[in-house]
Amino acid sequence: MRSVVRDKEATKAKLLEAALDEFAEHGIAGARVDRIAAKAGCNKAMIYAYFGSKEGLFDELLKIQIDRMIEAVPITPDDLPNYAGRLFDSYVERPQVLRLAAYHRLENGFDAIPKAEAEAYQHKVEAVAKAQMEGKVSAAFNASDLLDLVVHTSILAFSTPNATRELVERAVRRLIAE
Amino acid sequence: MRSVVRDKEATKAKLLEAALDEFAEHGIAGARVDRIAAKAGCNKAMIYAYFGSKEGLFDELLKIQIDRMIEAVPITPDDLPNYAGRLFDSYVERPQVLRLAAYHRLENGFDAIPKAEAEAYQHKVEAVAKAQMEGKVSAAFNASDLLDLVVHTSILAFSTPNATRELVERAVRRLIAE
DNA sequence: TAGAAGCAACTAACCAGTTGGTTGACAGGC
DNA sequence: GCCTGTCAACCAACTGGTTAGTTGCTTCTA
Repeated sequence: MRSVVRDKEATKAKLLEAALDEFAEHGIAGARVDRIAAKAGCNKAMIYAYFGSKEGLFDELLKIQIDRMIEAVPITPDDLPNYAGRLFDSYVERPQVLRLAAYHRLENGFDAIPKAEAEAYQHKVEAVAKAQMEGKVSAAFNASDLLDLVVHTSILAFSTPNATRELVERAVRRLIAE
Repeated sequence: MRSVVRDKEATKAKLLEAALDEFAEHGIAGARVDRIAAKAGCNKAMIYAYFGSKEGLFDELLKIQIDRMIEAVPITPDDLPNYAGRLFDSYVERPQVLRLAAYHRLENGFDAIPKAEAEAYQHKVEAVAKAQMEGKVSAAFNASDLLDLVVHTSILAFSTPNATRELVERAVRRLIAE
């Protein structure tokens, strides 16, 4: 039988949910473990029991969120404008993930990219390269450059409050025009 | 007149230089006023005498850096690929400015954009619109959308370590292709 | 010599991380 | 059904180091 009051997995989930809001709003350095514990409705010591440290909590949180996004927004190499559009929508729907990743990038650089993300990236480059060889997508850029440009375009909302999905899709359509 | 040791402006300049490195590396929340003072070779109290607070120091620093960049990289509405390329180079040459702006955006959102930046943006939109009316640049996007896309493309190095000036210029060329 | 520039030392608050102990769930003996 | 030993889950209170910001005094220069 499953306990209701004392449930390790439920407590971890509550901490991760609270941490998502806190880290997305204040960054890693600006986040406060006391606020995370209070929002999760449990004691600060639980963070150290389950995640080791503030950084440990952030790392596990980022990994989970990135895995979720990779799964939720699969690449469609023969329809890159749509892929960029779906990425854009997912950032609008869950702005915390983009902010989490941005803070992580700023504070850790490109060297600390999570393994799952690097693997997914490699897989996507190969998918784009395959589509290019099959003539399904422009070969004006090599596969990794093209993927970088498409993904970068999808985070247009990071640069301007006037970004829309439509604008992102039109931009990508021009990138891959023959 | 020829004061060397006790020079208010020189002390402010040293503090601003030290603050640039510190804020760019650690962000606003992660920056430490003690480190800034130590690096500037003066006492922490000087920060409060000349800038009021840690945030006051950051705000003045950001304003100066943005003004400098606006002046150093003027827009050329009839050669947007080159404009994006020069922006890209300036970010590579002085990576701190981009990091400063990124941290500021993450922590303050779009509402806290410095006045000088907003004015320069408006001026650039008008310059692009004029070039479009004169037929010197594609009217496929409206002026502000186009400017947003060009500027966003120029910060490609924020998304990928593989960004080059050449790639940025080629991408912008495609955005404005007829 | 007045006033501006500069600083060592201080303060009060803050914050990540720890500790020592409590509570609740449950297995198994009776 | 009830007692009880065990252990995982949990937390209030604490610790020690850190941090932004202040003050009162000294030093330099016009």
